[in-house]
Amino acid sequence: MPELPEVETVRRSLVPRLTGRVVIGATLHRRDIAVMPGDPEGGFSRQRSGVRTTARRVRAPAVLVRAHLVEPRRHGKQLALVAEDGRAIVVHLGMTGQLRWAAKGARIDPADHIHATWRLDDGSRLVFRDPRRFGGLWLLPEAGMLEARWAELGPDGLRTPPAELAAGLRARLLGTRRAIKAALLDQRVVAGVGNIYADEALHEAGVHPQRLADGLAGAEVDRLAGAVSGVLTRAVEARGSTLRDYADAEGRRGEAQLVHRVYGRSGQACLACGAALETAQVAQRTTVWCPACQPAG
DNA sequence: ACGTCTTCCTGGGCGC
DNA sequence: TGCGCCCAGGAAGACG
Repeated sequence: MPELPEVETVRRSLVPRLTGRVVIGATLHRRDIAVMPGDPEGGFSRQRSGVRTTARRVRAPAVLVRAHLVEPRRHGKQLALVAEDGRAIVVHLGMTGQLRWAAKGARIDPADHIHATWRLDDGSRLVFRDPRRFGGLWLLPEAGMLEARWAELGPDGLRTPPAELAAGLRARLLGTRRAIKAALLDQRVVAGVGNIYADEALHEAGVHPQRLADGLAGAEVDRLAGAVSGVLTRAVEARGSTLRDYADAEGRRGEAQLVHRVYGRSGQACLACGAALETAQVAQRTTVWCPACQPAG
């Protein structure tokens, strides 16, 4: 379940493999995994179109073909393969998406949920694999489109200094009566937080997940911003959380799951106070918290 | 306009 | 052991 730390770890593992390379070809094995601006059949619109495209091989739009790649970029959970002229492909990993790098001559089985393949000038390949297909590719054929897309997201949870993150949170939580956890999961509020790190940050900040967002005191928002920042930073240092599938572009697993304090620990003792952790659905997500450290209301 | 719910998808785990 | 059910969750769009 790639959230910001997992996506950042993938990005870092791609830097030495992609930077300075030239894309010499690309194949979309599934048409419906990619979307271009103004394309009514692609991307998530497939969910409503009722159209079932089978796994026929279709030439990808030549968005990055012949492009010279610069360092891949990231905002929140979105990763971008970027050309030096500003064209880009945004990769969203969804739940089970992976970007994997394959050395020259390495075997790739397209039947193994491989939806896109890029061939590079050194003979290596980059593949997008996603069994559950919650992820997708956004093809951005003009410079500036990436920045426009990312302008719709909130501040990046890792890069933004905690004080600035706190200021942004205060502004974006004001006047919204959603549960604070629902707000944290909203990528327009802060980009990069998903279900795991939302629970971890709320626990670290001592804030109950069902508190109303606009009911938090200023000091609580400050603690929350610091907790988001700290939780994400430490998870990146541990190379992300591997619960089942997640791996970086080289196939390496992460170790942040070893330091989760609440996620996946329902009924177990709080590591801070020993109380039994509680669980409920909040914002349609399984949520775990400590009733003593995170008092309601 | 805002908040909540449904929907998309597959594979692993569990109970009977 | 085998089958069927349930669950994991990011985010768009429908719904109230």
